[in-house]
Amino acid sequence: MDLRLLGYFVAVAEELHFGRAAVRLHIRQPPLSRAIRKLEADLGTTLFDRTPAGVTLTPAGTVLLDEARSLLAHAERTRDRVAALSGPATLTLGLLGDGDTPATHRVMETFRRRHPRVEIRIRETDLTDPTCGLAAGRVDVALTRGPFDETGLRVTRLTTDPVAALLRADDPLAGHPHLTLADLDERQWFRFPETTDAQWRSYWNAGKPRSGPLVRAVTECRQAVLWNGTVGMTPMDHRPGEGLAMVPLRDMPPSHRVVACAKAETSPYIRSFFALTVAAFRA
Amino acid sequence: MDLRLLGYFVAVAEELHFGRAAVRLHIRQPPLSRAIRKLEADLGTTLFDRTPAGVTLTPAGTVLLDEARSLLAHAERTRDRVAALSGPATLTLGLLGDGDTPATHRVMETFRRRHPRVEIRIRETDLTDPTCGLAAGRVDVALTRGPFDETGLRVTRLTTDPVAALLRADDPLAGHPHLTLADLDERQWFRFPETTDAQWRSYWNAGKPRSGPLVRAVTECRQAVLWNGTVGMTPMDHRPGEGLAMVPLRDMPPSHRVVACAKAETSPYIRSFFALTVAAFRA
DNA sequence: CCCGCACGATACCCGTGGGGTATCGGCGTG
DNA sequence: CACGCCGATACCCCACGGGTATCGTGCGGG
Repeated sequence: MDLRLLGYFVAVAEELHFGRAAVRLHIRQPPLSRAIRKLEADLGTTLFDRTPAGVTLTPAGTVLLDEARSLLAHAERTRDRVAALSGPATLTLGLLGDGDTPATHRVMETFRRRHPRVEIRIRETDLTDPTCGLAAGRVDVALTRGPFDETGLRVTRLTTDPVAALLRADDPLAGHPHLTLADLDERQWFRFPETTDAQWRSYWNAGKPRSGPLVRAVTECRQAVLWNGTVGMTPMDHRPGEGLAMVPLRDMPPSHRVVACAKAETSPYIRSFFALTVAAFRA
Repeated sequence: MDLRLLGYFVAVAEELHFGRAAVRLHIRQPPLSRAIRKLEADLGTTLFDRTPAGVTLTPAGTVLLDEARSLLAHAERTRDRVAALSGPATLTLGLLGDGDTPATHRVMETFRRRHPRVEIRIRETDLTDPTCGLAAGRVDVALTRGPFDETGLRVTRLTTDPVAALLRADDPLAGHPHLTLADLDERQWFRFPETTDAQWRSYWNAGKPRSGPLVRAVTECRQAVLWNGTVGMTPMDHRPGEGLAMVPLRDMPPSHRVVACAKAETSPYIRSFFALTVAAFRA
């Protein structure tokens, strides 16, 4: 017997309407119908009478509703009791500054609900360390962007974003459907801070060192373009700000948002966070 | 939280050895390791200390062992209570006489364990009705063989068996790797009973009516060949008996063992039996 | 002392199942 | 009688659970 199916059953039993129950469960009606039928086959009893007038509980269904509620509560208690044992803990999360996306919020929300006793400490980093302190052991898990040296790390790609040139909206090149690096060769580029990671440096400098103004955070890019008249690269995972334009760069390989932790990581919290993050970005 | 994982956990906790627990659970060790790790991530706690000396429970694991046992028992009680409500029931199963295979036994064994309160009535039929009384509504579900008229029925193929000529072992044709219907044209064929189903009749008579001795059951085929010197067709899903030989017929399309029930069937028992059968034959 | 062995972890592959979208069917209603 | 509501069905696709092969490590024996 599957607790998930029991949860579905309770929803339908309370709504007495497959469509509404499906909405409550954030799934569609057909899978819900199948799930209930599967539960019925598993138990060997019909749980609902589907009359045209509406859905009603059979006697067996009425009994199961009670039992299911108590069983689900029992499971919840079990989870809480075991989780309580592990005592308070903290998880230090490294963000690359632009990690403040809706998906990131969803992950942290889900994680807090799953592990309420774990305190999440967030450490936002400037652009000098693509691993956000993970390589140095200063954070447990990092939500960041590639590419960087992955030796000793467990890294999973979350998204694949094309890379665009960041221009003023009134730039003559802003109207083009796409550009190449050569198109921007004469421009002054804003410059990312020095880093020890060769892959990162080479990728984001597009192969050659730049000499423009230094940007230490993602927001500074915007200022550099708007006020200093420079250009630069940015992953296309957000809207350009007011007065700015993003034009895809044909000859840049796409950039990946990734989640990373130490390869030898054993803490279940951190593994859990890792898994939840991967799941959240898939949905 | 997944009850399946809890069951795995209890097994490991009792054996304190992943390999042995895996044997007990009829799965292999690697999936079990992963399952436990997943449970640990889900709960946010390590449940076992894996020291080289052996596996021991952590404090959290000790608590969970208690809780898990009680939760699993609770689930079992729930299943029983709901199943008890539906009262005694019978499921009438039609068999085509040769339905007595190991796979058939497995299905009925699993079904009995799943639904102990359901009495299975078996109705073996002679060869006059390929649906074993299903079309006539005299059985709930049939384990039989195609082809037959499927209108109004839900039919699922279980196996695909080549069809062979059934000969005496000392027949001159018995040594051939395969035969055609034409090779047997001069022989006297044993004859199946008359049936109303045109598809069935045409298939098993290989297109033309026969005039040999009548066989009403599968076992009679053996006698007809051994003692009457006739030949006939049989699906290659069993060993030929002592003194007999089976030679594949090149120009007969294969025969399918199938499970069937009424298309409009609503009884969860019967749906469950149907599903279990399909699953059992896949494994 | 180092090789072999025991045992849990990891890597990788494949099939099933659970989720999705599109559509049906059957019954009430205007 | 046409339409609409609602659960069921058909079909697709990817994630996950389970499989085999292999690794890494710590311990014991020759």
